[in-house]
Amino acid sequence: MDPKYTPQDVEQTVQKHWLDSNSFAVQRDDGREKFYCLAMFPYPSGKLHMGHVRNYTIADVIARYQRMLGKNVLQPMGWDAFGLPAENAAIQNNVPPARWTAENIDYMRVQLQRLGFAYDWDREFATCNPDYYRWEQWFFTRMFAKGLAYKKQAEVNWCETDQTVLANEQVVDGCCWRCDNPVERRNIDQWFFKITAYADQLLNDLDKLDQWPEQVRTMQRNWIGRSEGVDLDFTLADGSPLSVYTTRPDTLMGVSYVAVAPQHPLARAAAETNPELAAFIESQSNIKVAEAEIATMEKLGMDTGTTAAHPLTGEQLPVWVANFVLMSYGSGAVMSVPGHDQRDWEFATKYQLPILQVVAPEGDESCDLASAAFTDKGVLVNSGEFTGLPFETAFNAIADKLEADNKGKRAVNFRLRDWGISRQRYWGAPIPIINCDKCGAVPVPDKDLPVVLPTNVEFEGVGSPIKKMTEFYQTECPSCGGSATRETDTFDTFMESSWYYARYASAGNDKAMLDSDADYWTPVDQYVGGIEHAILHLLYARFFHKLMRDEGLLTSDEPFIRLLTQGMVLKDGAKMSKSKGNTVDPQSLIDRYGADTVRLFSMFAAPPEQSLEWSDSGVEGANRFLKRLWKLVASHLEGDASVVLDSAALNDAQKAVRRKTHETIAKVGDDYGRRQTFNTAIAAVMELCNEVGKLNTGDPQDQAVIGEALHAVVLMLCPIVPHASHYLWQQLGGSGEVMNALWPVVDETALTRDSIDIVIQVNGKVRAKMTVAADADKATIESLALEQDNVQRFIADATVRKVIVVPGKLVNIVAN
RNA sequence: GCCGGAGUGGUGGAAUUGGUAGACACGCCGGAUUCAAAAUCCGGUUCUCGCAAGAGAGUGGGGGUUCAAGUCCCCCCUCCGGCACCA
Repeated sequence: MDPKYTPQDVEQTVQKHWLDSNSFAVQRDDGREKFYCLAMFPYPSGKLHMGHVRNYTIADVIARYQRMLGKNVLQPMGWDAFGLPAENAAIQNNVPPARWTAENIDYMRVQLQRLGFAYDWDREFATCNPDYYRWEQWFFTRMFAKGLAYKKQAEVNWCETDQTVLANEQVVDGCCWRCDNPVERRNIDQWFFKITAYADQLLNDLDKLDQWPEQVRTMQRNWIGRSEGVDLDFTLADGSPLSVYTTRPDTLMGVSYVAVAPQHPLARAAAETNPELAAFIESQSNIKVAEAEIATMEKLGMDTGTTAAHPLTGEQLPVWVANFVLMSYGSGAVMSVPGHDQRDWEFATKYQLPILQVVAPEGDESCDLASAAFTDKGVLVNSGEFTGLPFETAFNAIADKLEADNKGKRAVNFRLRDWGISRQRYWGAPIPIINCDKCGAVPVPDKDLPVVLPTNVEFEGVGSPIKKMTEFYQTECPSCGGSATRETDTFDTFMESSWYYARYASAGNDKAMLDSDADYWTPVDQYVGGIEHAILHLLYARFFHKLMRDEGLLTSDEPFIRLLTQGMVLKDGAKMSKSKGNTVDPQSLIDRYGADTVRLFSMFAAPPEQSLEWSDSGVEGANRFLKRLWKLVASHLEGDASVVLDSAALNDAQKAVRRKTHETIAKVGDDYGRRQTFNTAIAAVMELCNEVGKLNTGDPQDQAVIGEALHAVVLMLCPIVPHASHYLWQQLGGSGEVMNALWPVVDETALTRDSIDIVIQVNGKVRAKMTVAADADKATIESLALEQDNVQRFIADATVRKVIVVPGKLVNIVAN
């Protein structure tokens, strides 16, 4: 064997072999445990970046490891091909989005293959293909029939100059990114999925996801935001109710005003006779449609001049318009309790509205409403008949009273809003609806699906070209046959990514969205993707899975059993992204060092869930390790291959290496399988290699011990550096291909030790170390510890109060 | 602003259940090899004091619990992700 490591030759040969023999294509096999491993599919933006490399390497390591455990492993790959960047590229480079996308896919597919990922390429698809999105359109019409898809007005960012809707990303400092004119909010008709109908399930089923990171479950829980409170009505001058929702009915007697959103009907009505208020409301429309914008802007408000009667006291309270009240949450109106809500307190302080105390702290706690609101739960004061009640009792008493008076009722509320799936953009799947003046919104019949997105378009950049294409939108109503117009909005691209994992299992089926293979392969056993998808994508996919289940397409409740959220790849402290121009091109690294080095480095540099600050140094080190391993194997192969391991005849040094080998097998298996910390797995293999390299006792058994270790090393590294492992396995005379080999078995007898190193502390500080027999009892360890010279020095002038012995680890002597 | 994370040597990180802080690498320093360099190999490398043995300090900052805290609790700071039309 050539001791020189030449990755390009090795990798090319192995990759050709994998592609030619379709090595990773899999079929349903009821005789073996299945394992579905999936990494979030890429948006075909041009070329792979380091985030992709990291993401796909993590998944590939897991897939290959599971394969070594003997499972039937599916790992597919495809393209999340619709989206805004294709339109931007079309404007910039004057190339149609479809062509730009197809070319990117072709380039990136080659890059993925060059990284040696174990994909079943037979199942590949791109979501911009009508064969894919026709089923999404079909599914939408099913949801329409069930009333789970519906139309309502919703706000968008609108640029009057360009006459187009803008994505949040396209609004920079409140202005259009292209023409720099101020953006305004505008209400337009849009389609929604009723995700709120599944809010309870989406929340409760989080408890089943015990193999998801707790942080993701917490984020989803907070996003869904279930709260228990009361819907209650204030009464307007004309006797009509002004409805608000509160989670703190116990503070009801402390309400000093009511605040409504600028878009609230009451605000609009008041503005008709009040030009100043109209101007204020108008001024509040120049804020981008994003919660972060609304939450960080200066809190402003204006009195409408109208009043509303308190539901219990009848007191007339002023009604204000406040820009921080969200029309989309609750009823778009809130009761304000400045004494016990910090935001209300700030608003009241600013506009000199009364601040009343109705809750007092329990116990010794103090509160000063002159400096801040008191927001803890406590005992009611100044609350008439409710004074003296603690929170829980007060909540119920007031809720009961409101219900008895027909002024309100207990209600569960969710922060979660219905999912807006309309986009006023070109590069997406057309929404399969025909608008008829007589029949209203009529779904496109199954026989007319798919509604194909025209790809031969002139792309000017302002507005969607299909909105001007009469040949696209002029049609007949499927219901009455009259002339009608097609919906020209397209689906949110989250639609495609919400069910693709299931389609891989039934890829190529042109008769159905999913078939029984989808139920065989799903749920996905291991899902891997960026932490930035912790809420939206993962929540939508969970929702879609339940929709598909309820449509009878699948039987499981959740799409992803285990989730690994990889951290960002950062450079110069920022997420690597094209828009920031701080990307590192993995291709140059692959060309220089080979795919295995790039894979090894990206797994070694940081644990997968942590963000990884990119640095060019370190890649060299990964490459150096592979070179050393190459030499280690080559020099081993120069020795006598006929020596058979005789574990009973080993000297101490050989025993130590053999113990290390089996300890490492156990650790690396645990790191791959349970912990998913690939960096520590690699470090452990490196340690083993360092010890193997030093073993030289002159005894013939050295050769056998090293041989066993190197076999194990190659097997253990196979998931991470599959090309090098493939070659080294052949050289070592391993049977079959290493990718089909089974994970090495730990020899428990190799793990035994005669003696153990123990640390001795005095008052928690390490003062000595000693070696004791492995079977030494506590008393022996304690007395040996007390005899140590340096321990004596520290306890000579003191009294030993206590001795704590942690078997196998340490002794702590407490003395003073 | 709200929700969720992270912070450990010069750098990336390790310490898995509260039990030796700094594994494994990178970098740097010294040495071998070389005409020389690259590559490779050997040794050293948290900081301070010390020839050494050893001692003191030390995991963003401040407090606390414990025989023992990077790890648990409270407060604070900084950075990162998400906030519903970027994907």
